[in-house]
Amino acid sequence: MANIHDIAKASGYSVSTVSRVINHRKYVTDQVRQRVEQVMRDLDYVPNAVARDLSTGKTHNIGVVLPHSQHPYFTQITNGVMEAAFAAGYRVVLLPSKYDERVERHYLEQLRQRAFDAVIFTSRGVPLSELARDDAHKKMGRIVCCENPGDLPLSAAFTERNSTYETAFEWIKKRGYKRIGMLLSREYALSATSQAMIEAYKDVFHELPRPELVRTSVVNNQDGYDSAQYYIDNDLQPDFIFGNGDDIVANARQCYLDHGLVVPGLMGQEHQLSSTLLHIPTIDHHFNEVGRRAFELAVSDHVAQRPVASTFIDVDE
Amino acid sequence: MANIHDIAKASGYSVSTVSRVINHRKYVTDQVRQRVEQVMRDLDYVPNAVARDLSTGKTHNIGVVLPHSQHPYFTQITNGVMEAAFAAGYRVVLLPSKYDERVERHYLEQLRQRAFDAVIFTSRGVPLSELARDDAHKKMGRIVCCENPGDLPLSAAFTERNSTYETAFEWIKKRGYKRIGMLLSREYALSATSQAMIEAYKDVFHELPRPELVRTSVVNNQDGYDSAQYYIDNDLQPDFIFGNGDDIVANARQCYLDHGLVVPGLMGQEHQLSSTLLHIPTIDHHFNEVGRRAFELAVSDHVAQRPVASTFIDVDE
DNA sequence: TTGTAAGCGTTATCAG
DNA sequence: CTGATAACGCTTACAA
Repeated sequence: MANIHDIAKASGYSVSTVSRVINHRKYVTDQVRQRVEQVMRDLDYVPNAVARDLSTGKTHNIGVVLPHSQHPYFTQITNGVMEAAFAAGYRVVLLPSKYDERVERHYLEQLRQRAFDAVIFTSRGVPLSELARDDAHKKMGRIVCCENPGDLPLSAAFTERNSTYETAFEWIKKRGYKRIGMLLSREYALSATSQAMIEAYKDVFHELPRPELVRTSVVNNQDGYDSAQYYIDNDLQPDFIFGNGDDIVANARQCYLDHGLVVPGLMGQEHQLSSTLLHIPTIDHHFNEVGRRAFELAVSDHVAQRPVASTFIDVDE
Repeated sequence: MANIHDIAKASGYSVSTVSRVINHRKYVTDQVRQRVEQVMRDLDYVPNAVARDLSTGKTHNIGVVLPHSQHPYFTQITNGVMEAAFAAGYRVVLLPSKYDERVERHYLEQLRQRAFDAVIFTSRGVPLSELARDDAHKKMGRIVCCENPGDLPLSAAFTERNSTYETAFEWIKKRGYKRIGMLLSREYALSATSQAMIEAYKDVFHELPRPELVRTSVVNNQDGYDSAQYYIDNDLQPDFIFGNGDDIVANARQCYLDHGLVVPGLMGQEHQLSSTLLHIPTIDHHFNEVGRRAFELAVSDHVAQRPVASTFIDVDE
């Protein structure tokens, strides 16, 4: 494979001139440019991307850490990042983590090695303080997380859920529901989302949700079905189910239908197709937008926070 | 940021020795290794990944070209590639294309520039012959496609659908269905999948499918619902619907239910949760496995084909 | 076991 | 407008 020196030699010009031609710089006569381009074509030359990256100190790669790849939360954020990255001439590198902290630290290490210009944590196992600390050192590229980092000096793009959750619970309360089943992804202690949901519940109902009606580790559609099965088997009879995804709620509903039971009131999240089809209210967290914002922060020089307001979507009466 | 020379200087050893320590090579005294590692820690040194890539001529990056990111076909293949890549110490770079041939060629160009070690086309707009030609040149990394390339010298991992489709249509025929609605992603001319479905239909029924019952451009759940709506609005009354995805078929079913009409026989694809819940037969194309195989080919020196048998999944009677 | 020096292929600085 | 030459940071023959 020909390199820039071969082109210089064959064209009779210097490597600097060839480099200028490659990068469409000014200060090259049209004559010279034509000639050099001709030689590049003749020798079937293409510049080496890695050498450029080394020389410029940029890779144009953005790593996206993904605990898993099924939940719409992750796919939507990833899509948002990808769209913004594509538009800006950057690439997205997938970094599966399964919440394994050693793997996450491995990616931080790769960031320090300049394998990427930045890393976006869609979620994480390592403490936020650790991410903030490493970023502060500035020996590595930028780190962006997708949750509210509070006072930590850490870039973040995330949905502002609290007020929307309150709106949602007001909606539920107004309609007289009392026994609210809640389907959560992760435990209260581990998840900012779960915390936000439960805090909003407390603010609206002035009490804690009934522990027996709160299901955690509800991640996929089957879990949604199983949650309903659990309510039925244990005769818990929630009169309303607020789930962490439209499809999950839809599958819970299916369970009631399969048993010939009356379906409780329902509310989903994510604004998937099923909420529209079933005419149930939902919450759109605009994760796509979160992804776009996360990318902007990833390529920005400043540490900043970008909250994205989520939207409560009522049913058409 | 310290580099390998700084470490050499500070430790009193040469860069080659430092390099040996970094790469855990033999032929370094434990004493020396200890000392060098101490200095690396002291100076907070990490080797530069890009410099290594340039020196070794490998990036450990595998590009995956994705026309779009919603359909389970693409997400499953991508997941398969990602799992295999992770296990082998490679990274997956997302390359969105929207079937735009200029964008696809841009990625081929980046491959030639050695931005990736290989590129996997989950689907493509450019002719296969073009991919085969470029790969043959060997001036670039490997190219892998995810469909049967026939006689072309091109690496490929793909599902062997034909015999499974025949099994599926035999199943349908045996149960006496006559008016078969088919939901396809892309037109016959453009899609190997659509062709395989229709060929299998011909082989089993000894006639072409009724054109008015064949719907194309059915990609998402809403399209599934709309297809049923189309059948209803035009009074076409298929007695069976064979769709290109379980969820899509489930949404078609929902349309019939919403209209209070009797639901035709149903068969899905992809083996998603909905087929299990609705007790309808489906086909598992094992796209995850296709992704894994595609990765293996991407890092292999040889051009090879890896067909993956798809599976017809009957309902539990 | 350790060191020297030549790559790897660009970009960037500074003269001319 | 063009050209030397020094980075960029590491790997790897080849010597010693």
